[in-house]
Amino acid sequence: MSVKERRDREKGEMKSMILDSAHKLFLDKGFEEVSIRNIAEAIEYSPATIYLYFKDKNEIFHALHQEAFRFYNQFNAELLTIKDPFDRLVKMGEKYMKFMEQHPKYYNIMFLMEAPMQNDECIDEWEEGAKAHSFLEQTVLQCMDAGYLKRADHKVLALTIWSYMHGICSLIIRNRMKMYPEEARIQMPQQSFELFMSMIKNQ
Amino acid sequence: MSVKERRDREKGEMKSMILDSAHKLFLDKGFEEVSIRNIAEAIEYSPATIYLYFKDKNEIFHALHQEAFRFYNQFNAELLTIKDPFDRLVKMGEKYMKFMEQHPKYYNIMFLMEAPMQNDECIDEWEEGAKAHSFLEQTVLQCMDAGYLKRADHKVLALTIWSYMHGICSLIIRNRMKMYPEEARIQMPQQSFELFMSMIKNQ
DNA sequence: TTTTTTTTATGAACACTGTTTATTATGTTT
DNA sequence: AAACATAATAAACAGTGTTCATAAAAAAAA
Repeated sequence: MSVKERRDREKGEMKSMILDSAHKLFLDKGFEEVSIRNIAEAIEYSPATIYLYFKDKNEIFHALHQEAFRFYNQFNAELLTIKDPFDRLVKMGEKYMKFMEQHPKYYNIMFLMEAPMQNDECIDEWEEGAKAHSFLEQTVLQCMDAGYLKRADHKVLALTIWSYMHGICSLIIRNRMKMYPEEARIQMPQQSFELFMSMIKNQ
Repeated sequence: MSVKERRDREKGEMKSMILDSAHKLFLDKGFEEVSIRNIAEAIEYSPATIYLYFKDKNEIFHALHQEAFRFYNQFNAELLTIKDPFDRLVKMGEKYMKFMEQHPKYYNIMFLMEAPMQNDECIDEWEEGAKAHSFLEQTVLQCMDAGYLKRADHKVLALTIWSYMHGICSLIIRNRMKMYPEEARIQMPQQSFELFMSMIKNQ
């Protein structure tokens, strides 16, 4: 049985070798700009070999999608230390925007690209994403309990907050703020964020 | 001078012939799936000819982007007849979501695709988009004046509302609601919309 | 009207893309 | 050592956006 075990291990090593290369290339070229041939060249294998480990390019996208969420949760680790739920909620929003600004390629694959989410099977592999989301839901619930937020379905409010954050971030990342003068494109989202936070707050 | 005039007219006709074909193909295949060769075939010209009328594929994207905004403004024409500004605002949000549901390919090119917004020159050609946006801003201002909304910078609030609407729409269109069970993916956004509207409302 | 010039159209090529398949090389088991 | 199983690849398929030298058509000049 040890042969099969080694085989499996080697298979796994090869998979993560491909993924590592894909990941590196992806981060400085953007995903659509990385080709199977690029990845193959980087690991010094033929393009066809990649198809022995991944069904197609989307399966690689999908693996990187999961990795991006792991990275995101790591990026947000410090939030866990914030005791006050409303402080945490505000900081969460700020970090969400910072993440988008500092890691636009991750943001892109996580929320904007259509490729990695075409498959139907990927519900079960959504784990890390679900973790991040339920952390938001829990924080919202705690904010309600502490009287910071108006009473409402906490899951619905969490979705509302996420929607808002994602909306402003993707308008920025996708250059859809051209109706504002140059300077305003940075100021307006900040003012908007403050307004939004004040609106959801109790009183 | 009449020769040059005809020439210009013919050039314009050719351009809109290309655009019409591109548009038709685009609506039933999605943009990235339409190739220059497809368009060329449809108008019975060679692919190279297209490059005599458009610099590259992105310039075609950009023209269609403008067309999509014209269509959007037309789609929303009935809003102009709504006297009460808050009724209008609510209806505006509802129509925004309906537009996304009924015309996802338009929505995609208007707000989600990165291609048509890469150029820097396209600020001046943003016209139709700016029209739609200032209509929102005006409606928000009128809502404030009528006491429906809390006092705030109306432009900032308009951006906030748009961000929220765009956020929820693009989460739906990009299949990023997989953490919710199937049924909830339709209900939740609706509840969220109602919650959002109640939150921005005065009292 | 014929020649020259300008404009318009295209075939063919370039350098890519994702993916499949028949073939070869390697490793394992009998 | 022979038989089998697995892994890797070269080559091909069918496409992509884009460029460019060449050919056809139209307009201007002779």
